[in-house]
Amino acid sequence: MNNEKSTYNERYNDQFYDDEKKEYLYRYPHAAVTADCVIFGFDGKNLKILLIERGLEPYKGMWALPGGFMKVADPNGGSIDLTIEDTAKRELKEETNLSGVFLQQFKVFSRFDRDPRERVITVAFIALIGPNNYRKVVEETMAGDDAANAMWWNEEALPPMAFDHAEIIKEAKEYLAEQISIKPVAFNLLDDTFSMTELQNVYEAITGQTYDRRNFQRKALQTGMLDEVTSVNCSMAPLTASDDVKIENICFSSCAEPEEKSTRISPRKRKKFFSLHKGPKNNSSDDSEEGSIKDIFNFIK
Amino acid sequence: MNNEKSTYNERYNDQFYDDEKKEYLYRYPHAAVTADCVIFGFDGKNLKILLIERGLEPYKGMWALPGGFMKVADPNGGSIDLTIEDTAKRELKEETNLSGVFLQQFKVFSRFDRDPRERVITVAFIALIGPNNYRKVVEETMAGDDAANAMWWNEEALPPMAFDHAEIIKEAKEYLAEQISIKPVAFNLLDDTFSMTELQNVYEAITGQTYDRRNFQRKALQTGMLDEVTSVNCSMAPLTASDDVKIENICFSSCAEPEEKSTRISPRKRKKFFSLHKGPKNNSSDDSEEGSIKDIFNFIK
DNA sequence: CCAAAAGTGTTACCTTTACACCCATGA
DNA sequence: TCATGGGTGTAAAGGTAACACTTTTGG
Repeated sequence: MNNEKSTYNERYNDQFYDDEKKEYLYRYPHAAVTADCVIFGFDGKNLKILLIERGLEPYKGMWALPGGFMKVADPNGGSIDLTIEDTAKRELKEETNLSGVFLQQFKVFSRFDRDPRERVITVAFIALIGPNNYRKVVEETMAGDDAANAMWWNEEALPPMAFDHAEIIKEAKEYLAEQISIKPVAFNLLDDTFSMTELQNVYEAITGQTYDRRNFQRKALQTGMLDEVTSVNCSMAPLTASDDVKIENICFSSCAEPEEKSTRISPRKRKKFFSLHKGPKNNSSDDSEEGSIKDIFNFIK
Repeated sequence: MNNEKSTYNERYNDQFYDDEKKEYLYRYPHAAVTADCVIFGFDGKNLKILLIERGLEPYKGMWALPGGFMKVADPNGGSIDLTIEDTAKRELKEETNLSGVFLQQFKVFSRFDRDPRERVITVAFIALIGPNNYRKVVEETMAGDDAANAMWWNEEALPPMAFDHAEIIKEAKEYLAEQISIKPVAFNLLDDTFSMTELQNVYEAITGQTYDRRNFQRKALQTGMLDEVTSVNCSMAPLTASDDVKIENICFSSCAEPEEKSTRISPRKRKKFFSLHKGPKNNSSDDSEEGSIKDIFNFIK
């Protein structure tokens, strides 16, 4: 790394690495940067938030958001985070073993005294996880050695939180409620295939309102974003948190022709399932934020 | 400042100040943190963006967003930024001499190579400025010695930008368009008193749509957020960018009684002006983000 | 067999859209 | 006096909200 002091800007200085001391030197103080994730999980009925029990001071024993420091640079060739999104993805993966999850930054929290150690600013993210992955996380955290240092909490009854994490969660919920009313973000809290009731439960859990079942369904279908899916040989029970059955690949789905009335085939009426409509290959040179859905979805009022 | 190495967390270290070298030491590399402001101004007709011509490398001579480094800490007792919002406010004040302006962070830009000097992440803000303040800034930047290193640009025809600032502006416009459709943010681009046409111009400039004059007015009034204002002795011309007349305190306004038809008083019809309705003392223990308006305003579709 | 969930359609009301005429102002 | 901007109302079309009965499913 460059070791000669350039002065592009009076207020500004490159970083230097002191090989002897193994320390990084700056002429001006620098804040540490972290990413914290408010991970929302949906069990089919209720919204949950994943929290970590802190094993170290400060706030040892209290609960906190999954998060960690941005890997800024490393003269020794270690891996770095190319963006703060990388930091968030890494932390999410560490705690849930999931990738390809909807992840979105929503606000920077930067109060000077928010961390007692040094100046730390954090970029707060929301992550959204559907029922299948929700259950996977439950199983894995149960199985782990250091049992239950990660845990899903009911979003309405959280424990006392470390740092300013209670405030971050409050704003995350507000952000989610805002986004869900203008974008089709809700589908990230569902599996590929879902019932109308599940979709409605997501909306009701997040907005705190209740909707008429029939009006909700009509409006959801009007958006044209849903495909009906005919489930074969499947009596899938409504998902409950206590279900410890592994449900994998027991629902084989195929798109029904819009014109073809499913009543012709089925001897009895079945519970309907839906999937998100795949638009006409929307490869619009985006950064491909994996798993995210960005079309406009001005839903319900 | 504490000079003994505490190890709350294996991955983490306090900062140390080396008195001899006048440098700050960290065991892990730290990014610099900046705030950049996309300052939108409205001249009564069109949206403008305030840019700064860079006098220093890198990108010397190119145009950039007003912005600067967060003052993180100072063992010598210098002033610090308590939050990143403070940083943004300071930069805004430096460039416009304005305070009490609507200011809102909307995204962190953190690509590892976005600054050629060292790792810098920036918290991007939007700021919104009404016609009166817009003109004040025009006058002051004209008058300044280092003439025209700050300049309003038409938002549709910007010059080549330094760093990743073109991308930041693009996202700022998208954010503004989103916000204006769900919150009463538009009023921050107007003066205390404004005509319906001005309000409509703001919406049309930001959304890129056009609206029927009469339907727009009905919907704006339906929100109940507007008070009609009777302007006295005032033939205020529509504001144009070329106006170099100082318009200050020539419009004395008072709230009209909702029941009292203004036709009784006025001998001739006058152009109507409006102001934002003052709700019933909404002192809800907020941080009083000066000048911001946060009620819901689900406007126009 | 019963209770709870889910499938379906109609009507009254409200909102939105589209559109035309008149008056005021200033060139 | 002419062109432009701005004030105002109405009617048709479309969307929303409220509501009940039947079938299916699971215990």
